[in-house]
Amino acid sequence: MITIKDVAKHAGVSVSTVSYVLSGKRPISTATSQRVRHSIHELGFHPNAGARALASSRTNVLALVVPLRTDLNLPVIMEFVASIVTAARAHDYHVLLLTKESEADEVHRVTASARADAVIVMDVEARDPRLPALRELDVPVVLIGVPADPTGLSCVDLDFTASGARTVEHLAGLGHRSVGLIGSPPPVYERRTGYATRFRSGVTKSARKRGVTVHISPCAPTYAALSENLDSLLRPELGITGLVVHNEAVLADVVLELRRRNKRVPEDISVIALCPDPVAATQPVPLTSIAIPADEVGAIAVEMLMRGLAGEQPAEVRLLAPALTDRGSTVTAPSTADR
Amino acid sequence: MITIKDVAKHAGVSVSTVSYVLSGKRPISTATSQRVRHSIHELGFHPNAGARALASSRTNVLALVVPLRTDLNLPVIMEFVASIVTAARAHDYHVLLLTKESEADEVHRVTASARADAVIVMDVEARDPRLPALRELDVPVVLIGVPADPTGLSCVDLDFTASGARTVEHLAGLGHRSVGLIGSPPPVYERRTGYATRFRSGVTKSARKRGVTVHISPCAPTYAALSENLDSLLRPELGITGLVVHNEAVLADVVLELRRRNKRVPEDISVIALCPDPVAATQPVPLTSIAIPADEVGAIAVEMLMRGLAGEQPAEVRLLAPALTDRGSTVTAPSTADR
DNA sequence: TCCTGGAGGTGAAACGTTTCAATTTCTCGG
DNA sequence: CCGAGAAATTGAAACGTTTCACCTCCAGGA
Repeated sequence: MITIKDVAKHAGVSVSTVSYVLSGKRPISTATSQRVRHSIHELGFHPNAGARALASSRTNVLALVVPLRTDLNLPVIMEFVASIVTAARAHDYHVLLLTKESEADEVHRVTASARADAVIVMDVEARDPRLPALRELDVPVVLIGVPADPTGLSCVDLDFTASGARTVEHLAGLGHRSVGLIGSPPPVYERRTGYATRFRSGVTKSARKRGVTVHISPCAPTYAALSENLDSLLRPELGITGLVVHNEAVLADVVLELRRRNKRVPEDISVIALCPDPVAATQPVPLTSIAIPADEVGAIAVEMLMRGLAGEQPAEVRLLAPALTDRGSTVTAPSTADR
Repeated sequence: MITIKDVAKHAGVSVSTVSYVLSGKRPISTATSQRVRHSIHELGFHPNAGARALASSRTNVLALVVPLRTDLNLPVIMEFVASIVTAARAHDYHVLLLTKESEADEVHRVTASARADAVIVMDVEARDPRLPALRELDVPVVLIGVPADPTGLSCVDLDFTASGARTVEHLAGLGHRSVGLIGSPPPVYERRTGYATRFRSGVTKSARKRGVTVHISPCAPTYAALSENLDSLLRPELGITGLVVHNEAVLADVVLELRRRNKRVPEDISVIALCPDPVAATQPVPLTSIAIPADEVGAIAVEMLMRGLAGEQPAEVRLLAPALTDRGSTVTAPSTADR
């Protein structure tokens, strides 16, 4: 194995000089610097991560707690993970994968043994039992999602309340007076995973303000459940002309089922979804949607951690403003006469 | 921070004794051992991972290369990842997440800098460009999936050839004489990702042997593509009475579409799938299927690595025999008269 | 009785970096 | 041409483990 000593010898400088060339923490003359870099390259030197961690008490690793329950919204999770890994790499950080299922103190062990410098936790619930333990950690922590009481913790997420409001405003602006919300599965509301509830409250609040009637219908992630939901939402007496879908698992089926029932999108019914852009764009009918900006969230989470590691970043809750993309699945509401 | 020295002092023994208690590499009297353990617990000692790695040249970390392309079969990937993390934890190993997208030499950097002791690579293609680099690594490597030329590399995967054959034999055994295969998306065959091709060849070979006609129809992961596929497969002149589905993205839609076309499963047409058990079981009609045994594959992969790290495990290709679960979606073929 | 060998324990030398403090080498104003 | 300070470089002390080599006991075979 080839060490920093070998490099120093090869370049005719001291070990510390090589170290400073690598870290840039001290000015080094360009001549020396080039000679050293050349030697590094020539010898194929890779600094030993363990030794580095020991000497500098920095591992350049961040721990990522991922919910690996398969029932969950995989594509979104994957996007988050991908964006986090990418953002981390951009800061020369690696990602250690922890699963939510491992015992609660796994995160503690990982930081206590100096395996990671910081922690990102995905899929936090409103009153997540891990919260107290996370507050105890002496490393920076960023949550993706916002718990009921975020004091002392940094969080980043889409602003679901604003997103809910935005969907209704969009439809109201097009003249829709009665809309349906196909929501997350009931257990998600019960777990009070925060985001589902917040989205819903954004929807209802905005509906009240705009004088729109809204029919809320949580929906299990199965074809049968969806079918029932639509049965009930499409009863003519409700006069629903617009549909808000916050349930990725059944999103594809919604479009299929509407078609099956001879409801054309958007001529007969407008549909707007909350989901990642790629998903909205690849539906049989491209859907107007509010994006779940996984990339941005991941990048921001990493950014916050880096600031936390550097100077002192006070705990902060960052809510991202919703961005609506019109893909033509929402149009002016059919006039009452048409119905 | 609390170190092994503190523990030693607290327990009234030497540092090396504490280390031996922890590692069990030397006999220690139960009295001493208990005293030390007690001190460890009392002080909340967690050995510093970096120092450990440096002294022992073991990181207790394995690198996992995951394809994070969202187009891919997410649930399966997630299951693999979950099972690998679990298996790794059982061996006191942690998992460092690398994405396939990062440059090819990322794996090399990670091992060269002693960040990981071993590597698992998921989603290897038949002639994967990373293969030569992987062979060069001086750490144990296990591939999930089997490339065209696996010499020098350990691999583990479901036996797709046998699986393909098994589906046909199952249907043939029930009297079906003409079956359709809804295959992976065309690009998957073109990339020659191995498994798709092997499954198909298992199907055709077995079909020939059993005198069954098989109509192969690769299918893009969209509703439209599936619809066309079924249009063509269900032409009455083909007389297809059984369907093999090796395409998870459209699996749900297959069942829906058959229903829409008034083909009952299994009365009018038998359906058998290749997919993870949970997926097969949660379809509108539970499907007879051959499982993709993610758990087992993950556990075996980790097992192989551990043996590689310990003594010398020669490179080995492990193909798992297919397990078929009958969930009632396949029945005796309707007699010719019925059609 | 002596010797052998294993069990139980210890001190100190690695392991490969970073970084502090000290030293040498420059640059430039007076 | 000197001296002061800045710039560049260096030596050596950490960092917290593991593990080798050594030491002391004590049991039991000859």
